[in-house]
Amino acid sequence: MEIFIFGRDDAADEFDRMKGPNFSHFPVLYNKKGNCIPSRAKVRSFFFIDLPPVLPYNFEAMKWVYVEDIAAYKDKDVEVRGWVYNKRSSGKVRFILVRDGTGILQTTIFSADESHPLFGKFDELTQESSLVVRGRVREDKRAPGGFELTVQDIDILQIARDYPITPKEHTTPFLMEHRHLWLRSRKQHAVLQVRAEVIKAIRDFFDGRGFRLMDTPILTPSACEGTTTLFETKYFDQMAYLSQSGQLYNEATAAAFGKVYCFGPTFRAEKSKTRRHLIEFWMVEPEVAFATLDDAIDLGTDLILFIIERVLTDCRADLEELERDPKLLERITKPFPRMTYDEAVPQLQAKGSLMKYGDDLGAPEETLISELSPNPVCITHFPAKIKAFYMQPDATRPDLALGVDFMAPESYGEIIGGGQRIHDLELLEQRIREYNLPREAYEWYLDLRKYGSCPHAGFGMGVERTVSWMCGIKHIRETIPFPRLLYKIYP
RNA sequence: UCCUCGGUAGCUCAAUUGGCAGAGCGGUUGGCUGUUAACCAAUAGGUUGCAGGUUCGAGUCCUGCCCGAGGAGCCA
Repeated sequence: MEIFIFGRDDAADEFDRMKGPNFSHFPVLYNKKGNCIPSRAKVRSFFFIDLPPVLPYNFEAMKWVYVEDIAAYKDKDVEVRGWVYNKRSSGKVRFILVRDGTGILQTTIFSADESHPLFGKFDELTQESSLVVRGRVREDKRAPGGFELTVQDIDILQIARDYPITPKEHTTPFLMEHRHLWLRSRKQHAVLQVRAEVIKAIRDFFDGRGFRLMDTPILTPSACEGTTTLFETKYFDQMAYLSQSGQLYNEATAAAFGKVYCFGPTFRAEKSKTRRHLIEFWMVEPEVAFATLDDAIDLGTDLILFIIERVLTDCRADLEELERDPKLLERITKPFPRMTYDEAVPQLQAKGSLMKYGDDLGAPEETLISELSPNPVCITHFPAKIKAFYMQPDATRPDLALGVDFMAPESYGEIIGGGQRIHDLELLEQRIREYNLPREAYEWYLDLRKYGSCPHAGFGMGVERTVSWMCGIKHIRETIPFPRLLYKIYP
């Protein structure tokens, strides 16, 4: 071991002048305790040692920064904590791509000395090993993202063995079996970043308009709408069902707070197996007292535009990662085209649909509708028979319900469904009889029509379908961290 | 639940008319002074989803089952 003592601050420059077969181009310096110190830090004296001791992990050594903030630390010495995304080598240069959850940073180790201790660490590292890297942030056009880190020191926290997801191709079933690890990959990361932003936008939209968040129960004593199949569970000595909608409870909270929304998971035990369905999905449901169908359509329109604007401004990099053309979202403007069911059916039949009047719109119809406009299309005034029992009938055509479905562009299907609710007590009682629903379970719901009943409206928006549309993702299962699919509940 | 397609190395896929089980990636070893899913060379790696049948011989043909994918119905 040789000891060099310098009385100046520019010790690293001195090292550069001493370049030779036994020295690295970027000197790695250690203090007397064996801790790494920045090569251009102000030092009064230091050791140079050929093989460094195993370094204690020292969180105080340098400033811990996240990759997304790296540009602010140009020419500074920093610490990055993360995982090995990939590594490459070419002769005397080694590259480690370090992923820290906020981004991926290229780090470089450069030395003429093959026995350089950092090369040994490099060789040891495997994909997804956890590590702490310290070094100097440099601007370099060759680096992805424009910045890279010249490594001065590496602490390996754990070597990952046989990480199943390689940088090459995999099939979706395989990746879904490894969903807990798949989340680390770039595309999945981008989709879930958009999801988080969509959820934030939804909450900001409603909170900013004076809506109150009202959490509705997940365990419910009976079906909300009585249409779809519910998950059953035991509730002590009686049966309970997982919520398929918070809407009925929302009508109660709307009468207490005026404007409300609930936002939570919903559960459908339908044996649906399509790219648009999840068994467990998240839905936001606003409800407004004294509002009509038109008010609900206006609210849904503004909500969609708010989400799009937020995604376009805050998720640019994610859309780019997903190769999503932002123009398809930028061109969305209000008002959205509106069409009644009566108007839609002949048009759809003319375009080749086999549906009959009175049928609900199926997947082929949703695609045909989405071809009508670059905007979402609002279909209203459905036959009451194919809609939920609480739908308010049209004043002049009682066989039609004042409901609305928002059909997203690009065949993303129905992202919003809602409308005006029945506020007349007698009519609601009649509907409950017609739909063979147990009246005793709905006594509280009928109370809302006894004590200060008023017209009111609302809708439900599916978060995952909205995220699919924003991202241009084909299958809804990638828009939630851990999708629950038909018969599949792992991981 | 129904219709269609599929299951071969850790992963992605080949395998002619039924005739020796193959490649790329990943792993390992070596090489390369700026790589962008780096590249080059070498090397290890197999109960062909399971059970049965036909045949001299089955990844390949037949029967049953299991698992997966896409679509339909239902919905957000």
